[in-house]
Amino acid sequence: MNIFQEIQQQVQQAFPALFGSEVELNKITINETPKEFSGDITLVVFPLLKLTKKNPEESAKTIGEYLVANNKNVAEYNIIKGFLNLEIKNEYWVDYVVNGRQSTVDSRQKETILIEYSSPNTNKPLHLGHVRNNVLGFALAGIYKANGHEVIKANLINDRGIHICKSMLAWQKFGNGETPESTGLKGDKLVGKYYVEFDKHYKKQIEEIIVQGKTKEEAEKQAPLLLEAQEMLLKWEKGDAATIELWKTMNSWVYAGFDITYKNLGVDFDKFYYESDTYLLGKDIVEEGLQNNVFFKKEDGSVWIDLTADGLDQKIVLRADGTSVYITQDIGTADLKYKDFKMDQSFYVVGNEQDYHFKVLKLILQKLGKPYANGIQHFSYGMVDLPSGKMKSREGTVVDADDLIDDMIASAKEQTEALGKIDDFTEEEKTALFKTIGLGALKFFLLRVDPKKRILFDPKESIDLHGYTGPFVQYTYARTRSILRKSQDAEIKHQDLNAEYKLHPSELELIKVLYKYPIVLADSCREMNPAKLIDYAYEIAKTYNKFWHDCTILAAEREDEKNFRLLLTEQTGNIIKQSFAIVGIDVPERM
RNA sequence: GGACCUGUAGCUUAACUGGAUAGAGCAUCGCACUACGGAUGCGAAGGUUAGGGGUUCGACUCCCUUCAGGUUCACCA
Repeated sequence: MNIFQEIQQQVQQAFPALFGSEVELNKITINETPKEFSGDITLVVFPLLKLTKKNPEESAKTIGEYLVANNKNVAEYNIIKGFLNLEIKNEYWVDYVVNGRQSTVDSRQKETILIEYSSPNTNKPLHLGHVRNNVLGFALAGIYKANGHEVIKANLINDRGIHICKSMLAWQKFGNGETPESTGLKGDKLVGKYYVEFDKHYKKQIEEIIVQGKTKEEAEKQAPLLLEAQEMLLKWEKGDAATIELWKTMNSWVYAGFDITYKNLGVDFDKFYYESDTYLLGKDIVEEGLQNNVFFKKEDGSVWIDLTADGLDQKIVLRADGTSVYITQDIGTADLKYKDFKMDQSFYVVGNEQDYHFKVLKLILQKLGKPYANGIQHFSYGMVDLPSGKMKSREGTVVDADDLIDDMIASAKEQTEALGKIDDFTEEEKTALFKTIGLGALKFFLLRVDPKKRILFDPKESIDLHGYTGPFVQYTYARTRSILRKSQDAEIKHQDLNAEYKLHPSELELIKVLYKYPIVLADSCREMNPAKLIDYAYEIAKTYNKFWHDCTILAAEREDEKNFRLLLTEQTGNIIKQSFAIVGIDVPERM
């Protein structure tokens, strides 16, 4: 319980006695008071007027007087138009700091949640779009964990299919036996190189065929390279030993490459699913759906579902030859996940270009009456676009994940060394620090935007390290650590502090921000939005810096002042560290 | 063509889900420190919230409409 909820409930309980009618809790809107008005908490009375049967002023006055008389923490009130501003007693805030955090949020039931994210294809390296996915997925998992839920992080690796065969075929034809060892290339880069290579030759063949008088569509279907790739896929499906061998080898290169990128990004997984294991799943469920008349069979033998009543189209779920389509696999995998984990909710961190697909998937599972259907949620995020448009691996117009990470670390290094504050660091310490700062800047940059919105990334403009950024918050953390190191007393003397302590405005402002931490944490979970927590971390840093500027800490005039401010400093540092850790950003002791 | 998403200062963005004078950062201009970390703080300027209409005490937020951009509607994944 926190003071906002407390007052809200108190008003609800007193309402019948004050006004002679019941009121719903959500009608009582409680906000922070904007800075330009006096007070800490604001109750908006407009929505209550029909129930109070009085004008705004009188209604507010009645509630205000009731609270001052009956809530020991409310000092006074003022009314401006229909807004009742409540001032909380100094002691309440002081006590909050001195005796540790008390504000909590009455949370909903704890659940088991499976979060699938990352889910790469094994035919090319990761790019900036994947980085956004990984960073978002990891942060979302962290937020749910921090709110007490059980979280399983899953990665469904798309390790088979025609696109994989394209890389394999191109390597076979043009690779001259190259390996990561022989070339010094990272495994995923090497495989990606041949994916591009395939496309190059394929396009050439198409042109040649068009010259012979065929249409573009015909040419695309008839190009020998494509036919060969399709043949290879068939061989793979039949379990042809040589094909499987090549597939295993090249995938192992890719995994070695991914491991490095994942490690640099600091993301991890509890469970891996491989599409080569799951691509045949779902067929039995289609059969089940046919029995229940959820699906129907067309004359050619293909199986469909009619979703026109739900405003969507007809959707095929099984080809005439009995083979699966994408959604068949997803149905099967959803079922497998439930068998494995019996989760209450299942999130898919997947780009918004698949909005329609997931709408269909959920609807199908609902119509099949699956117990997990309602718990399925597509965590849909916007694409990362370049000024030139969409990133396309085949055309090489991508911002490579590893390159980007290297660039970020390099610019962190440059800026940090220019300031000359860490000349006594060992090389190892420096390397670690540059990584902390560089990745902090990158992750902050990707997380600060509402996930739903697309991000425009201009490679020519480097990601900022000043202002509303990760390093700004990290810097503030390092400041708090610096002060605490310098404070003579290893321990802060709580006994010097008492509720009579008179707060400086900047202290009060900081306390109110710290106080909100559990509320923000709960909000960012409820709204599934890591940006909330990022924005909050920035708010703490900014508020602390103002406090720092206005209030002398170590050289404070009185002992209780010094101790109180050290305590605030310590708590600020802790909350910055915690909130950043939740979304996967590190903080340095010095920078 | 149908469906969905987006549009806020020059740029990048926020606004507690309908609340007070739309809040930040970058860039621009001007201030502040012989102090504990200047990757700082304070201030100025910058807005018809794409346009129009509606709903009400009150609209960036909800409804209608127009415009602009994007995604999707594959027996690809």
